[in-house]
Order: sequence, then C-alpha cells, then structure tokens
Amino acid sequence: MTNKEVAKILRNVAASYAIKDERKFRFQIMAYQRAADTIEHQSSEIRELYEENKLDMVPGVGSSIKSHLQELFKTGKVKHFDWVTKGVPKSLFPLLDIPTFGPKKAYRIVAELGLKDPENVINDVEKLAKKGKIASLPGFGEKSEKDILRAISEFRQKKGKTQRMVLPYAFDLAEKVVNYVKQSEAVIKAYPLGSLRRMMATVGDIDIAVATKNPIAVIKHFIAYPYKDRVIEEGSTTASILVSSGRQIDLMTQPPQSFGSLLQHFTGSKNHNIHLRDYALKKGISLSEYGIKKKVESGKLKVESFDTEEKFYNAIGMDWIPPELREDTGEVELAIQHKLPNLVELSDIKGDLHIHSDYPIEPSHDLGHDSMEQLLEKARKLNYEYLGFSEHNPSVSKHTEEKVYSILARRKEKIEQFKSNNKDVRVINLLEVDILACGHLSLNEKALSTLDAAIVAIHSSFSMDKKKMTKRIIEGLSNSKARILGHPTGRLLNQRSSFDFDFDEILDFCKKRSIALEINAWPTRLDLPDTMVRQAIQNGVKLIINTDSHAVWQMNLMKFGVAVARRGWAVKNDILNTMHYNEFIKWLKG
DNA sequence: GCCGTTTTCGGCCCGACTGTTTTCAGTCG
Repeated sequence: MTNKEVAKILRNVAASYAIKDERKFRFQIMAYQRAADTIEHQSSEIRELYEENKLDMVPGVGSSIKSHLQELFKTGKVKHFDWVTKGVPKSLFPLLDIPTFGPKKAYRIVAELGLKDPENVINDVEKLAKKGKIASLPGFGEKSEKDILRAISEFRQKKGKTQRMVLPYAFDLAEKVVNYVKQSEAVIKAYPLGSLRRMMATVGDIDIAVATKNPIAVIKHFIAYPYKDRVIEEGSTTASILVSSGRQIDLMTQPPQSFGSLLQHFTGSKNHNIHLRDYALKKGISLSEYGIKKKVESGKLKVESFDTEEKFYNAIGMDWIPPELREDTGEVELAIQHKLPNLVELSDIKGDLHIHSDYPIEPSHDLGHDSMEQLLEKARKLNYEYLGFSEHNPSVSKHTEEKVYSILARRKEKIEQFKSNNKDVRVINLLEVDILACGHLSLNEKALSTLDAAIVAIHSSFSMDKKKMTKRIIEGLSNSKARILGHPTGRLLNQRSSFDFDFDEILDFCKKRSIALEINAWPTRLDLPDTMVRQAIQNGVKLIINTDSHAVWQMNLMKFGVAVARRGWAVKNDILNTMHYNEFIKWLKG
C-alpha cells in the first residue's frame, strides 16, 4: 500500500466525519487531514515505517491513528474506519480527488442527484452537469456548474497539482515566471517559495512572493502572463494562474515592510507554520503573513511588521530556521533553544566521486558523453580538489574475464597518467560495480585490484523480497574494495519506488565497516531520500554527495544533492567529500 | 485525535478568494 493510498483512506475518514457532524468532530477532522498530508509527503514509505515499528516518527500520527494503521497493514481494513464511513455514500470519495471538490460539495451532489456508483461517479457528474442538472440544485448556479465541468476536465488532463514536478523542472519554470513578474515596475522583490524553496524532491506548484507598494498593478501584470492557460483566482493581494504546461502558479504580495512575514508564511511547510503559530499563541501573540498581532495596553490589537524573515523569527523568540528544515520534525524546538545544526553547504564540497566519462569501457549500462579531460576541466572550474571517475563496469556477459581485466588495466594506465600530471585536481580511480542478484560483485578480485575503490550498486532484479535483498546488499558491501553504496534505495521519482530492504541492518553494517552511503544528486533519484539521510546520520553513518554525471553540464547538479543532505539535517562533518584530498583518500583506502 | 519551555488536560493557525448567499459556506494553502 503506497503512501498516497494510505493518505486517501485517512482523507476519506476525515470527509466522513465532516459529513456526519462537522462541529462535533472538527478536531478529529483536522487530525486525520494532517496525518494524511504528512503521510502523502513523507519521503519514506509508511508501510516500511510500520514494519520497522516507527509509525511514531510521523508527525500527526498519535496513539489512535497509529493503532488504526497497524490494523490496516495487518488485516487490510480498519473496524473504526468502517464505522466512521458507514452511512456515507461511497460514491463521493472519488470526487474528493478533484480540486475544488470538498466533502460538503461532493456529498450534496451525490445525495441530491442520487449517484451511487463509485466507479462511474465522475462520469455521472459530468453528464448531469452537461444536462444542466447541477445549476438547479440549491446552493449551486450556472457558474458553479461550468466550474465543475472544467475541474473534471483539468483533473483528467492531470493539470494543476495532480502531478508533481522534479526539482530542476520546477526551478526552470519558477525562474521564467519570476523573470516575467519582475518586468512590472511595481515589483520591488520577487522570490519563489513553497516546497521549491524547501528543496523538496518533488514540487506540486510554484509559489511566488512579491514585495510591492502596488499589489493591484502586480497582480494585473501577473495574470497577463503570456503562457497562461487561465486565471484560477484573482484578488486584491493574491492570485493564481494555470500555465499552458498545466502547472499552477500562486502569487502573494505584501508591502516591503512586511515582506519578511510573507516569506515565512509562503515558504511553509504547512505543519511548520501550524507549529509556529501554536507556539506563538501560547505566548499571547498571533502570526500571519501580515506580521505579529499583539494586544496593546488599550486592549486593541496591533500588527507589528517585519521586513526580513530573520527579524520575524527572532521576534517569536527563536533563531532563523533554514527552509530545508521547515517540516516540523523538531526544528522549532531547537530554534527556541538556539541549537539548530550548522548545515552543510555547496561551497563545502571538495570533490565529486561518481562521474561517467566517455572512456570506451564497453559497459553493462550507459557510457558518459564527455572525455575525462573535459570533465577534469569542469572540476577545476568548480574549485574541486579531486574527481573520481566511476564508469559502469565493463559488460561481463559480452566479455571474458581476461578481456574485462585488460580493459580495466588500460583504463588504469590512463588514469595513472592523470594522477602524475594533475596536481590541482587529483584523480581517483573508481568504478560503479553491479551487485549481482546472487550478491557477488560483477568483477573478480583481479579486475577489482586495478581500482582505488568501488561504488557498488543494484542495477537489476529489483523485486526481491526484503530478506534476500538485504543479504544481497551486505554481501556486495563485504568486498574490501566496496567503499560506497551507490543510489541505495534504487528509487526513480515519478517512475519506480525503492526496492525492499532492511535499512537498519545496512546502517549497522556500514557503520561497522566505515562504508559511506551515497546521496545521488541526479534529479529523478535524489537517493538516499532526505529522511533516510537523517536516519543514517543519527546512526553515525557517513555520506558522500555525488552527481552521477554522464556529461560536463550535469556536474552542476551537485546543489540538489546538497539540498537533500540539508533536508536530512547533515552538517559538514557528516559528508565525506567535504574533506581535503589527503583525509578523503585515507578514508577511501580504509 | 494530537500534543506539551506555563499543560498528560484542555487547548487546537490564519487568512484569501469565489459563488451564491443578502451575511456566509466551502475550499485552499
């Protein structure tokens, strides 16, 4: 059962409570919605957390929801959920997936029109709307009927937030729109915020904050964006549009003197903001994008403004919190105690160890596009101290063992030349070696002896059971040349979920052998995922951030790997490739 | 139903926008 499916079940419970008695159950509704939100956006699988007995780690999951989830995973259903959803037409649940449909609207439509078939309810609503049957219902009208038809159509085309973007795509889109927004003279500052600023692995929509003294002019300019599909909403301080690629862009404005609180509000996350505001309430102050509302002596409410985020956080009584940490997983408490970690930064990185050149190694998988010389030149520009070449191992099915060895021996000669000629960027002889289904590495000892060390990784037979996969990985890591576990979970964002393995066991083994886990910065990997990075660090396991570049330009993707490390609370010491060359080599050679 | 730097009981974030309402409900972030 995926996180999305679990979240959907919890949302259905919240909706059922809302239909039965919204006032009576208002706090249950909030609790179930919050749990659904956090589970849906959790970067580790909730099912695995259940198996590892770590459901408590999920914010918003308390004793009650935890026991319901345990029942769900054990038996496939939950008695309490059946009780709550009893009497609520099942046909309304599919409608909740469509933006602009909430529990009330969905319920009134299926109840008034007698729609009972959950399989076809979306089609049924569409047909009836086309016949004009919705506009005549109480509380609905011509406009809302048209809006329903459009919402269904956009939902089918996966427009809006139904499909999440990988980070670089979101970056490009945000940059385009921000550049356009800045063309308005009324714009003083404009930044992309939301999950993009928090550097989440995937981004649902683009949020832009604008400092201006003339919000009406800014919004008028914004909604005239040339690649706009339609305006979703347009108010006096905020607006939302859908662009032709189907993505949603939200814009919020504040005057410059209260821009700091807008940055804070619009960066989120939602749970972070709720925690912050809850904490503030207990101090008798109230937070919003406008600033901090306090009672003054006359008994009247007064809003204090903040032009920077730092001042805003400080005024609540805590340190400024890096956006990557704002997920309500302990950062607020530490900010109050002035004990936030000093997160690793891009400028700390001194080398990239996972680089595929075009060296003719006749690999099992894909070859790089650029030469070792070109890649080294790029490393110089990035001010790296070292660079590790790590093509895929030569194909073992197409070559004899002797042939594999001779390819690697020749490659070693070339790399040795670099080693003696290059003193500014030191070269390291690595290779990305497959861990075969049986647990053996795809190269024999003689072939491995040509290398300084190996990045080992899974590239086949992903659907093994958990025990076998864990054993396979540990066997692969047992070879003394294996120093780095490459893209450890094997996930591909929006394509393939991670394979099943016992992470705790891998962590134990890596800790014992001083083996590093890779944070692969490739945008559809971002593997290890951030929550597992944090777990690795808590267990004293070190990490290496690599780009897995197959071309020169891809070496710029390092920032996305650093972002994952920061979201996993990594400081400089946790990341091995922040070390100088001599220290790094010392670790690498074991 | 969750949660804890005045709490294990008694609170629960804050505001914008839209449509169909003549004063607000529903949805969203």
